Amino acid sequence: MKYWILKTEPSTYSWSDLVRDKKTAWTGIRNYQARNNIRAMTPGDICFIYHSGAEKQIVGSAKVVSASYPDPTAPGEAWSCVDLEVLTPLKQPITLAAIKSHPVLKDITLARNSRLSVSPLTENEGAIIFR
DNA sequence: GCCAACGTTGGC
DNA sequence: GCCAACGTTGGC
Repeated sequence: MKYWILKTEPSTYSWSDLVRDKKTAWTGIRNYQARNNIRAMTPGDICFIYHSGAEKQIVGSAKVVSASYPDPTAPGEAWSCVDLEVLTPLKQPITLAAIKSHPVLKDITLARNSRLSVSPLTENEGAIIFR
C-alpha cells in the first residue's frame, strides 16, 4: 500500500465535495510528473487531500479504488485518472506551516514543490499524517 | 498584489 | 537541441 498527497484548489473541487460525492474520478491532471504518479497508484493506496490557496492544509483521506485509466476529460489516452472513495477527515488538519516545521515531514515533495498536484509519501510519512 | 518556481512554447 | 519569453500556480 502506498501513500500520496493530492493537491486541490478547494474552489475547484474540495474535500467537502468528496464527502458529498463519496466517490469521484480524480480527473484533470495535465502534468507529466503528476500523471506518472497517478499511473503508479493501485487499489488500496491512501491519498491525502491538500487544499491549496487560502487554506494550505491537509484535511482528509481517501482510498484509491481503481487502477489508473484514461482520463475521460481529455482526448485520447495521454492523460490518466483513478477513482477515489472518501475515507475520513483528519482528526487535526495539518497545515503547510506545520509540515515545514515537522522533522520528518519537512522534506516531502509537497513542501519542496508546491506546484506538483500529485506527489508520493513514504509509508512513515503517511503514517504520521494519518494519526 | 507580488514574485519565485516551474512548465510550455517557439524562434533560431 | 538550446534557450528566451511567456503563462500559470501557489505561497507569502
